Amino acid sequence: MHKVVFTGFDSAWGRRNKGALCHLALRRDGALEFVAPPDTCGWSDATAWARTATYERHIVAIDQGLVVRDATGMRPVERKLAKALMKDFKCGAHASNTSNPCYGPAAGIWDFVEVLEGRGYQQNPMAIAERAAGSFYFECFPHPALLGLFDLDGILKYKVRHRDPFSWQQLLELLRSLEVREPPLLGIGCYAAAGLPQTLDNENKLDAIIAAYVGAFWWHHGTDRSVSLGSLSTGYVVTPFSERTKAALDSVFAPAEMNVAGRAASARPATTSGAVAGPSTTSASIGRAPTDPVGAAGCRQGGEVELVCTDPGNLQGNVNPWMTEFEGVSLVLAVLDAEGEPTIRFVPYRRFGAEQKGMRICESLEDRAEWTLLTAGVSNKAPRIYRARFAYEPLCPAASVRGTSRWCCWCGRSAASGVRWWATSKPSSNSTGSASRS
DNA sequence: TATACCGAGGGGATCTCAAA
DNA sequence: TTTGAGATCCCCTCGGTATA
Repeated sequence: MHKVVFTGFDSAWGRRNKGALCHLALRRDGALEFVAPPDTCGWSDATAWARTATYERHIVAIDQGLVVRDATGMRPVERKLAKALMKDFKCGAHASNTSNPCYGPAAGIWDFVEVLEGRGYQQNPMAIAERAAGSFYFECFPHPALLGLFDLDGILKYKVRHRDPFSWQQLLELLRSLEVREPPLLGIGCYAAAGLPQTLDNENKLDAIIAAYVGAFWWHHGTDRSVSLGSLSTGYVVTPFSERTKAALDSVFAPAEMNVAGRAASARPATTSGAVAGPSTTSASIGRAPTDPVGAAGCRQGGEVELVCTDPGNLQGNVNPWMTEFEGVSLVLAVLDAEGEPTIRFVPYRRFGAEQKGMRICESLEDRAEWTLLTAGVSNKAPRIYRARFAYEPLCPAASVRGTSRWCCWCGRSAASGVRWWATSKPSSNSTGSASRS
């Protein structure tokens, strides 16, 4: 068991993108070592990890705002950080507000924070600087951290989207220099090797390493080399500083806005749709209509909706906001204003269905033929709109046993589940058969 | 004073390509 | 042939700064 473990989490903010986790352990000789290679992860992976982490003393540094209260605009700490560092260092901060889905009621960050809180982790940045006993988490930003750690003249444009290979190599070189800094980070040469490809995946992993090191740096040097800026009630950021960045920060932040002791309280914003906020709130449950019935056999019927078709192979939630579930169920549509009122089944993507908010047409030849007919010539720029009714059904057990979302048949659950409104347009002899639609 | 550009980050559309 | 992951491009928000 390691004495202290520092975890960096580059959350990638949204539900769609993947982030990365990195764990560094403090050795008896004061050096840091990697517990495991930095790893790509989504929100569900990160939250699952948070549920099972078993370190005696644990510091989690998160590259995302954790205290976000306002519906619009920047938080005070972001505005002041940009004011202090933009002019000389070209370093700004992304506006965090609850209008952004990254901080909305269904945002993954709240699930993650609620799991940490539930396991006794405290959001108390100064307790880390004072090396208090217990486990803690806090918010950090990589760009101001790099300015402070390496006394840079300006931010490094190492992000993949900048396509700046020079800055990327510069970052790798700086990170490798951590091997001889205080505290030394052993083994960094393996994960920041010269020539490491500049990809989004590697970028996330490096951000996670930076966040983990910021946590270790905060714990090791305390307020001598890092500072907690802002307010525990409106938002704060912990960042290492150089002499130059400290002078710039001092010119904007009042002494009362630095190193404020106490616990910050993250709060999931209330949803307007009546969903209950809390640890069990998931992306699938958010936005479900209050009157949406759930059948005794697991089938859930929806009402009449506008069906927007943009793709001959898939159905997209971004243009069909009534779609709320993308995993673990199939979606059955009855197209009311198409000839013969055809019914069509959609099944989840094998991966990333929730992130992409989409489902694909099932493998039944009949469903494919009907969907192809309905969507002939459509595209995102030329969508076609129908009236339809929908229902969610549990996936066929045979399909789930195989661990895929491959829809194999009408398995009989349909008739038992009470979804009968399409029965007239499907041959009844096939509706309970197992192979006739495969 | 108005405009353009900077930084942070996001998402959607489109394309390519490997795998099934 | 189809699927879906990944890359790329473009445009979005928001506040600060430089320049015309």
